[in-house]
Amino acid sequence: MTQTSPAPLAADFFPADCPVQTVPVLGSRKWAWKIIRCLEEGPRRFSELRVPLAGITAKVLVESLRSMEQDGVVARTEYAENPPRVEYALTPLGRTLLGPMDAVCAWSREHLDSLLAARLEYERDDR
Amino acid sequence: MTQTSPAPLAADFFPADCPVQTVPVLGSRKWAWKIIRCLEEGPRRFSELRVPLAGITAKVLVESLRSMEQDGVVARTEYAENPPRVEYALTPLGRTLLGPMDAVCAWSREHLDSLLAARLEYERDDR
DNA sequence: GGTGCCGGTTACTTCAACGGTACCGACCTC
DNA sequence: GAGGTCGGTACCGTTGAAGTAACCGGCACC
Repeated sequence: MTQTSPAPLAADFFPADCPVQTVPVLGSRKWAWKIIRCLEEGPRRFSELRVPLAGITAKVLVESLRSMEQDGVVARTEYAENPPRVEYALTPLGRTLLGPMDAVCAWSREHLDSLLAARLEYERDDR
Repeated sequence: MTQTSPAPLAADFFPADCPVQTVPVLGSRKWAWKIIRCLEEGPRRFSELRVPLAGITAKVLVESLRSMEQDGVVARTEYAENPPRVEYALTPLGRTLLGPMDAVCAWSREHLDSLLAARLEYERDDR
C-alpha cells in the first residue's frame, strides 16, 4: 500500500477481445498506411499507385492490396476495357481509418525529432 | 481530365521525412502498445509486467523494453536493493503516445466487427 | 510478327520479430 | 550447500513480410 505503486495488474488486464490485441491492418503491413493515403482523394489504378509508392514491387503491392481488400478497407473494381483497367478505392470502412491515421501522423510530425534524438543519445550512453 | 479521376500522384508524393514513413514504435512491435497501457498508471517492475502480458517470454519483454527505451518512450530505473528491483516507466514522450493510441483503440473497438465480417465474406466469395 | 503496356503470378531468397529452452550472477534463507 | 527470487543473457528455431527476378495472357500499335 505504498503511495508510489499503482494498483497491481491482473492477469486478465487485457480482455480477450481487446482492440489493442488485434490492431489489424495498421500493424505489420509496411505499405498499408501509404496506400490508404494514396487512395484518400479517390480511386487509383494499379500502375498509378506504383508512382508515389516509389520502390514498391508489383508483388508487394498486390499482396498489400489483397490483404486490405480482405479486411474490407479497399475495394477492387475491374473494367473490361482495353488496355485492362483496374481501380482500387477506399471503402467506407477504409475511410474511417483516416481519423486515427491522422492522429498518429500528427504525433509523428510533432515528436519524431525527440524520438530520433533519444535514439542518438541512447547510442552515446549505453554503447 | 475526366471528372472521376483526382489529380495524379507524383513520385515525390511522400516527402523523405514523411511521418507515415517511419511510424516508429507503433508498428512492428507486437507488444509495445500493450506495454504502454500497462505503464499508463505508473512505474512497473519487470516481473509485474509479465502478469498482464500473458504469454510473453522474458526475452521478448526485454527486447521490447530495450527498443522502447532506445526510442525514449520508456525509462528504466535500477535500484541496488535486494532482491534486485528494476522499474520501467513512461517518459513524458511516451505519455504523448497515449492520445494517438486511444484514437486507434477507439477505431478498433468501433470497427473491428466490420473488419472481421469483411474477412469472412472475402473467404466465402473469392475462395 | 514483333514490340510494348497493363495487371498481375510464380519461385526463390532475405531479414527481423517472435517463441522456447537453458542458463547466469548476485543476494537471500534454510 | 541447496534452493529460491529477480532480472536478465545466449542459443536456436519458426514465421511472415518484403525483396528479386522471371514470366504470362490479352490487346494495341507498327
